[in-house]
Amino acid sequence: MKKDLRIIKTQENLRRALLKLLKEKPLEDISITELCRIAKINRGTFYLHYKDVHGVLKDYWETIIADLKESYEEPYYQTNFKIENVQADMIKIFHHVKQYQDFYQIIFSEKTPMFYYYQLFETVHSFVRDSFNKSLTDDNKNLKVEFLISYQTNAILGLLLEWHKQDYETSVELLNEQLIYSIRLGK
Amino acid sequence: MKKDLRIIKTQENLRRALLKLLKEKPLEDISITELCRIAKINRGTFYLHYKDVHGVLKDYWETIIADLKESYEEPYYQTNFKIENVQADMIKIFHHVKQYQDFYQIIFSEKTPMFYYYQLFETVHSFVRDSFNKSLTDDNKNLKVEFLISYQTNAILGLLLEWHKQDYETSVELLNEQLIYSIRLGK
DNA sequence: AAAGATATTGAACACTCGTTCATTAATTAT
DNA sequence: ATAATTAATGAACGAGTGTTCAATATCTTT
Repeated sequence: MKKDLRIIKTQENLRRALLKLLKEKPLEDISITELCRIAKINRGTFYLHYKDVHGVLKDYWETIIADLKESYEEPYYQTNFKIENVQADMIKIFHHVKQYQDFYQIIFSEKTPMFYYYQLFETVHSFVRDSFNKSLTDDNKNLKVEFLISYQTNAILGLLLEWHKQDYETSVELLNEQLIYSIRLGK
Repeated sequence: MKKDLRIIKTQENLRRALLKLLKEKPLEDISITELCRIAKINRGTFYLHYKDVHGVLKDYWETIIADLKESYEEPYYQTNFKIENVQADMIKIFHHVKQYQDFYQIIFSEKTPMFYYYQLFETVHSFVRDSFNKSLTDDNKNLKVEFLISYQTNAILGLLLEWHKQDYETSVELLNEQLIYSIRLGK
């Protein structure tokens, strides 16, 4: 029981149209009517799938988050130093954001709802937790670990927002250095 | 040269109407037309002052931020321990958010634009910087201080978002304890 | 290949939006 | 108090919104 081809076609057309329009104008200026005109679908059909223009973006967002989770699973260079171990995986996040920079420029802009921030937070949070579980010995763990995890997640998200403000000029490597410095503080 | 009374009256009516409507329904469901009907002002007049419903909220937001800055200026209990010194002022933030809980519930909700978060960040950031300047001796300062300040700001904002998610159930005191614990990490 | 299921279409509806403009009303300055 | 200034009003506009419904087109199942 797979999805109806017509649905897939409609959604693909809408996503394509949105990405095309986003190169011309900000999200707020894109009307449903215009989006449907470009996508060559009826406006009524739009409402069968989405509530508003953001709905189409959220769909795309899900694939991006899925891609982030996937790239986290992949192996990456690991040093022997404990602190770096905990944090080595996090550079993947920076590479991911850099890769989808055009998208994150929208996600982090002032007019965009907090929704995306929260979802990214949850994702990064699960990464940090995972890293902790990998590198902590049992006697190393304590009740405050949960708290540390959140703390570090906030540090990462904060770095990303700062990066956004600087228009993604800092290199991924420097960003990662800053993060490692943060983590050393929170050792 | 003060502001025309009619302008003040119009803006007050709009703010009052918005606060009234916000008790009934979420911000997204409030149309300009309805807001004007409640405020008993012409819809055309609305556009002389604001661009959208969020504009009215932003106006109110400015007074709230001003109030936060004011309460930061007021004296507060100071301990003799350095770490607590740096952080003692920050409990004011928690009290402030608790005081305007109804408002922050909106500010931090998924559908609200990042705008408010960024402004709050800047404000808290200036507080943290100020605290550092107060409590750090000159030889204590180094190039990484700026970085520490941002780091701690992120910790505070992260705590606030966490607080929001838990519907502001945690007490201000416990929240402050958690913050002090964070800061001790980042000593 | 035909039948059944379901997605898309187009048209229509009342409504909101953002803007304009001449008219009226309220406020400020003289 | 009067004149000058400026804000608010009401009406109208073209466009977008969100929804409905019967008719049509497309896909899936047998």
